[in-house]
Amino acid sequence: MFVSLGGMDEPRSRRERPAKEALTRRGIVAAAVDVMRAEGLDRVTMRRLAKELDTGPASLYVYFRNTAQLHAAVLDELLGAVDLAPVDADGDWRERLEAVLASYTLVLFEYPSLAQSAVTARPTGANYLRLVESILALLDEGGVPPGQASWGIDLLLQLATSTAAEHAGGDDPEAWDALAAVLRAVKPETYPRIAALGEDLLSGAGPDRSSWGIRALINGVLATPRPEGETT
Amino acid sequence: MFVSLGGMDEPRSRRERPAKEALTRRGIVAAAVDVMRAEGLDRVTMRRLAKELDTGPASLYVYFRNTAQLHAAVLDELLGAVDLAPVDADGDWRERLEAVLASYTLVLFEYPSLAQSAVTARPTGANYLRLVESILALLDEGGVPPGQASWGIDLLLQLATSTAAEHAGGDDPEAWDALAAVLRAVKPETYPRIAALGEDLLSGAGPDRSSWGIRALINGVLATPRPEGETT
DNA sequence: TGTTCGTAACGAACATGTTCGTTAGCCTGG
DNA sequence: CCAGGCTAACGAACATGTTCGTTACGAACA
Repeated sequence: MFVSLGGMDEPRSRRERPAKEALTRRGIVAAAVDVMRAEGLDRVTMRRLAKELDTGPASLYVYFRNTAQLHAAVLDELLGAVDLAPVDADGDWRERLEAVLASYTLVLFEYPSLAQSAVTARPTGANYLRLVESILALLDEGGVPPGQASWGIDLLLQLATSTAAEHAGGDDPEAWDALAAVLRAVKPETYPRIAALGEDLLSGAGPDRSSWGIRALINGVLATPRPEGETT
Repeated sequence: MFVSLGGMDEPRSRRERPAKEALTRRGIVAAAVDVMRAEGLDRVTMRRLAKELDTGPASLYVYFRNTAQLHAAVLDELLGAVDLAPVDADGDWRERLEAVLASYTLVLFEYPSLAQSAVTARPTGANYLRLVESILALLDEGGVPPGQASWGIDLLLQLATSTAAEHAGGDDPEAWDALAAVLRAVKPETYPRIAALGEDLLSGAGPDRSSWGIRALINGVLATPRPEGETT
C-alpha cells in the first residue's frame, strides 16, 4: 500500500530492541494525519510529531527530507478520500471528469496549506497515482489524443491544486481583501478595463468559478494540438 | 508609482530626526531586491534586510505583515521587467497574448520561490495591475466575452504562476526526480495508462510545454461560456 | 505650554525548521 | 568470531519568522 519514495528505500528502523516502537514513514504520516485532524495543520510541526512518536524532531529527517516531503506524503494519504466512483460509472465522460476533479479540489480546499506545498512537492504515493490513472482513463474515453493527455493531466491537477492553494492565506483574509480593495479602487483613466469589469473580476466565490475553470481547461486540452517538431 | 496597499496607508516614519534614514515600504523592497540580486532570494531574510537598513528585524513588521506580503511587493517590483510591448504592437492577438504571458512566465522562472509565494499572496502594485490591464486589453481585442475574460485572466496568471512555482523545489531536484522515478516504475498491470504514456508524461522541458499550456488555456477560455444563473 | 493619544522603532523572547556530530546497533566480509 | 562500515536515532546548536512589550516622538487638543 505504501510505496517506497522513488529511488529511496524505506529506512530500516533500529528501535526494535528498545522499548520504543520502530519508526516508519507510514507511522509518521499516520501521526501527522491524527494531529492534523485533532488540532489543525498548523500544529503539525516536527516537534509536535516527535512528541507524539516519543522521539526527537531530528529523527524525522531520516524518513523525510523536509516538511515539504512530509506534507506531500500526508496529502497523498488524504487523496484516499477523492471520489473516483465516476470513473467506472455511466454517463458523459466530461461530466465524470469534472466530478473527479471537483472531488479532488474539494479535498484540497480542506487543506489549502497542503495544496500550496503540493505545488512544489507533489505526492508520489498510490492514491496520487490512482488519481492520475483515473483521469487519464477518462481523457482516453473522451478521445483526447495521448500527447495532449500527457501534458493535460498535469495542467488539470495543477489548476485544481493552485486554486486550492490560493486559499492558503485564508488564515489571513486580509491578503485577499487587499487585492480586492486595490482592484476596486483603480482609476478608470489608468486602468479602464479593470474598472469596467469591476466586481465581476472578484465574483464567483464557491464552486462556480473553479468548475468553470476546469471546464475551460478540459475544452482547451481537447482542442489544442501539441506542437510539431517539439523539443524535449 | 508605489501605490498604498489596499486599505492600509504607508506608515509614517519618525526616524527623520535621528541619524538613520526613515524607513519606507519602498526602501525595504529596494533593499530586498538588491540583496536578492547580489546574494539570491534565500538570503532575503528579515534579519538580513534589517542589517542592510540599519534597524531591527521587528521594525519591518510595521511595514509588511509577514514575509509573504514582502515577497508580493518584491515580485511586483520585478514585474516591471515583463515585456508589455506586444500589447500595442501589430499582429495576431493570440500570439501577442502568448508573448506577454511567456514574458511573465520567464520573469517568474527566475524566482520560483517568489512564484510559490505569489500563489497565495498576490502582488497588488502598479506593475501587476498594468499586467492585468494589458492582458484584458488583448482578450478584449480577441473578442473574448467580458465575463469569460474576468475569470480567465485569473486562470492565465494562475497557470503561469504555478508553472513557475513548480520549480521552487529546483533547489531540490530530488523532489522532481522522485516523481519521475515513480512514474517510470509503475506496474503496467496496476497503472496501464501511466505506463503506456511513459516518458511522454515527463517530456516537454523548456518552453514547449508551458507555452502549450498557455495556448490550451486561451483556447479554453475563449470557448467556454460562463454558467447561466450562476451564484456569486 | 502641558497633556494625551497613537504609533514607529525595535529588543527580548519564543516557536519552528533544519543541520551536524556523536553513539550504538546491525550487517557483511575476512 | 571479530573488525569495519553503514546508518538509525537524536541532542545540541543554529537560522529564521514572528510576537509582545517598552520607549520615545509627533500631532492634536485644552
